[in-house]
Amino acid sequence: MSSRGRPRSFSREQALKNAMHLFWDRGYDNTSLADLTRAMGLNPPSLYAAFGSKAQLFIEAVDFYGRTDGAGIWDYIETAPTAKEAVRQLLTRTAENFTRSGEPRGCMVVLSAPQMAGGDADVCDALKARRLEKQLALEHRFKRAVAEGELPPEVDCSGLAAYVASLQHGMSIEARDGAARDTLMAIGACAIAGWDAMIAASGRATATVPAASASISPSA
Amino acid sequence: MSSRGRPRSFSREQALKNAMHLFWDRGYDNTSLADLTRAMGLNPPSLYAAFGSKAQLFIEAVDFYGRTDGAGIWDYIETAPTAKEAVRQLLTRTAENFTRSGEPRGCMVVLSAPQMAGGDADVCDALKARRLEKQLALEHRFKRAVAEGELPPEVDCSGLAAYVASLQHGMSIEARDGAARDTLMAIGACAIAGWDAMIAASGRATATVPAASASISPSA
DNA sequence: CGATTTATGTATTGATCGATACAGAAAGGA
DNA sequence: TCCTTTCTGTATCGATCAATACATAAATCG
Repeated sequence: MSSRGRPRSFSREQALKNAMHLFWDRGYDNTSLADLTRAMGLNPPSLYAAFGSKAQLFIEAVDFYGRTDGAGIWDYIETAPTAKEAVRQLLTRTAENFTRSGEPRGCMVVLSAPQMAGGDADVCDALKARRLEKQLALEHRFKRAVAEGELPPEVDCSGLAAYVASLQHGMSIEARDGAARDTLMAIGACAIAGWDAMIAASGRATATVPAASASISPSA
Repeated sequence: MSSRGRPRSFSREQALKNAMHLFWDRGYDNTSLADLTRAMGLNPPSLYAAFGSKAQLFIEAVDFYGRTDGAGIWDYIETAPTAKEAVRQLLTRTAENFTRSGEPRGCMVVLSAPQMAGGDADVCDALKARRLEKQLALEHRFKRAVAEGELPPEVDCSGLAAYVASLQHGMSIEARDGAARDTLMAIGACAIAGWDAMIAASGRATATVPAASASISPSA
């Protein structure tokens, strides 16, 4: 559109990357504009001219995260040959991605603003939408697996997606709390080890957690 | 000690309860002292005299949460007759607790301040310690199950505890994002359905997520 | 009673928050 | 060249942040 006017003296991408790292590390609330302008190497008016507001900058930073550091986690859900392999890849890549040295641990989308009340509504909604989007992608993949005959038709694709998403979200907390890569890998290994049994049981008991098989009789 | 002086004109427990609800709903950063004094029905000097600071009030509120609304989730880990039943109870109670009407959804310990950088260090450390404490309680319970012969000695108790804790933490995100109780129950049902297979596989593959059994051959 | 101790209500503190006003600088268009 | 457009740096805006000074009220102790 307009190439008129004084040209921008900083790289928008680089500034966005720096902002993303800061938000990722500290969260939305704990990152101040003073922190941002310092890390991005520009003054407030330049920041507002380029990004609009702190909230809009954050949302752009989340998108940037999804295109860069957060990429590669969910990218193979559709291309993996089976649903089980898709989950295995997801959890393996998650374990690797969440424990890369020199970067904040865990997922920016999960950790940077989990509260839904009191904060900026646009920020919360943007993060929530991205979380649900991934969960829906899982459900979609599982439904495809049903259509392809990999999974039986009775399987509860929605519940299974919620299970995998929940586990993957929880790994962000684990990672932020200091879990080693091996620990995150062990978490993924558990899910994969139980996968076939989950599939076999799914659809028969979706709404209630069935009682444990009483190999040891309960209490009395 | 001292019954001298003008008596407190408010219920410390009630004020703490109100503060807890606010912190639980909005998180630490998004709750201001103005919010707190209004909800607690007292003036700033009374708050500071009774609780010390915002951070100390928060930590007391977290303890209060653990004694009240958060209680009942983890209380049966040790008393459940088997490890599997302990996990089933944990996840069932979690699903119920996280979706009670009239209360914030999800766990205060997970949601109210997950960031480890930039915020108040005491607050972050207190929450992290409470999370790890629960995970260690799980590991402890699993080790006991090994000693009692319920679980085989090769089982990776630490990895299994991380798996269950991760899933339970992720359920907080799901709940806050609006998941129904049935959905959370389905998540728990998945874990229970896969439990025996996880136990059977545990210890044989702890540090890596094994490749999916190629019932459908991968790619080429 | 008077002295001491503790809590309360009003008013306000300095710091920091996110966001701008303003003037000068650097580009293109005529 | 002069005008318009856009960005940059300085300085600062009003609002809100967590936290207190201060005087007064209400209790116990001697």
